[in-house]
Amino acid sequence: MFIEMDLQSEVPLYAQLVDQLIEGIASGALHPGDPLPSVRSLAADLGINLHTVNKAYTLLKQEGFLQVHRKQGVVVNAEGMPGVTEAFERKLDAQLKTLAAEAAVRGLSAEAFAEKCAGAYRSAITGGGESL
Amino acid sequence: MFIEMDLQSEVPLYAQLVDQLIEGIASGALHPGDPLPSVRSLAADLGINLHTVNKAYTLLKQEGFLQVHRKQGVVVNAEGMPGVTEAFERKLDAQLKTLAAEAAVRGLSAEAFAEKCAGAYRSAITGGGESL
Amino acid sequence: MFIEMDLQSEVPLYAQLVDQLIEGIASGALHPGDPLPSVRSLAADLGINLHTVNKAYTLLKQEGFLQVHRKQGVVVNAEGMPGVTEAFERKLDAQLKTLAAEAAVRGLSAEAFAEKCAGAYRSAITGGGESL
Amino acid sequence: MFIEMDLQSEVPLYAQLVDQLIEGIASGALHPGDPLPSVRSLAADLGINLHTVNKAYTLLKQEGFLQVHRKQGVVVNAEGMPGVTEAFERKLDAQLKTLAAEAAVRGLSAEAFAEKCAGAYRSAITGGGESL
DNA sequence: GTGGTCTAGACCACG
DNA sequence: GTGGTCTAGACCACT
Repeated sequence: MFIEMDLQSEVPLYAQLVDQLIEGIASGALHPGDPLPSVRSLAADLGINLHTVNKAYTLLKQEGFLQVHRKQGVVVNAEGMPGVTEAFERKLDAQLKTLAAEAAVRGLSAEAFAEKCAGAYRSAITGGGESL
Repeated sequence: MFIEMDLQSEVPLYAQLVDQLIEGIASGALHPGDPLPSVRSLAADLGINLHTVNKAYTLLKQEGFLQVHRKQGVVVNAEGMPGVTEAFERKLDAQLKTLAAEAAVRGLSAEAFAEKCAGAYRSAITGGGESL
Repeated sequence: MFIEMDLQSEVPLYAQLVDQLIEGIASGALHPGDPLPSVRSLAADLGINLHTVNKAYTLLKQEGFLQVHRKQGVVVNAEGMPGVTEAFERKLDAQLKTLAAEAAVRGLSAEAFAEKCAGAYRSAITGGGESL
Repeated sequence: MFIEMDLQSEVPLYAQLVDQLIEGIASGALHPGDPLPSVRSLAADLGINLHTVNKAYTLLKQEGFLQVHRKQGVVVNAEGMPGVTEAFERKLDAQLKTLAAEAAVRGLSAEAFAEKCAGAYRSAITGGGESL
């Protein structure tokens, strides 16, 4: 399994799991229709509580990334991913602005910042950690 | 003052304050050496608790954005801003990767994402909300 | 057969089956005395478990919508449908109130809600999906 | 408090709470901006676990009915209620169709059904139990 | 004291 | 065995 939890991180475990599952879909490691591990087995694998996994799955279901299939359990939404919602756009803009401001203050040029962003996108869709 | 608190946001008040002060520096609204309002007066202006303002100032001092001046109180660090630290780079990479992954999954192209990023940087250094 | 199961729905399969059989009777696709497929064949047709079909049939028999005929197996109750029981009235009132409250809060007018309801009734007795 | 839990009901406790809070808003017992009891106190009042209350609040926050205000705790969304979303329309249509079909089969006329619906709406916006 | 998070253990409906 | 629900008790960040 390509998922790793950082117990020291200030990011909640369920949020880490949400992020990594989305990265898994972005990188092509998970395709629409693919089944995910059951909450119990994934919790056991990761060494965390099943409710924590459940919370991550529930959030992703509500956002439309996952579905509960009555026979196959939890699967990646087979009808495709949710589009760019207004809420996501707001979140993206707000976080990018905050990051960009700190980057600018610290002396990172517009070009360097743009390259960081491009690298992050490339890294996300290839699943690699390189070019970061 | 150009600072506004969003009491409904999920971002803690002290973090909002930190972000907005950094954005103020990035946009040129605040220059190195500029004095900041006292903890008391800013807290009163924003209608928030003393402790909250204090926590934001303390964090910014630790990071090197602010310093304590004998007579002027808290000022923007006159000796310049901290550079790109390893910790900042890690934070930037991690957050960008997470954002890029969700953007990609939602169907935002690499070009559209890059344009968002460039717009955020532009917006940060001009202080405008435009082109976001 | 006009029945379709939605494996992604949050409604249990047996409940979906119950609902669709009642809708079949309402629309006139099934008449009193009409034979239903055997548990085995229907389960095979729908690709679901025997137990699931059995549970739906059992519930409908208990409510009086179906009966067991010596030679034809399970048939739509030839002696007519059950009337408006107290239990049904309670269920109807409770669910309508909940739906109406959310509709009202979301800004749906009394007239628009009434039209929705009338459309649903029309749709139910004609078997169409129109005007919904 | 006007909220009552039915421990015998097949409807989950958190869902009962969600429904009753929406009914409270519909009836005018709760206005936009009004503060709600803390999860702890409401749980104590209702004799249920605070996580159950928390789940209801969280759902209502995600739907846009409630907000977390950093000073006042949980409040009814002061910027107004969410509108008629596609998801709500689907839910409404599906549930109304199922109810209408059973009502029709049981011999309830279109007029009687319409009157039930109108009564439910009236009851929801007045907060009364009458005319149901 | 507030909401948010995590863990733990249990029961149930479903298939 | 699956997800869903409920309870219980604990810690933490925030204000």
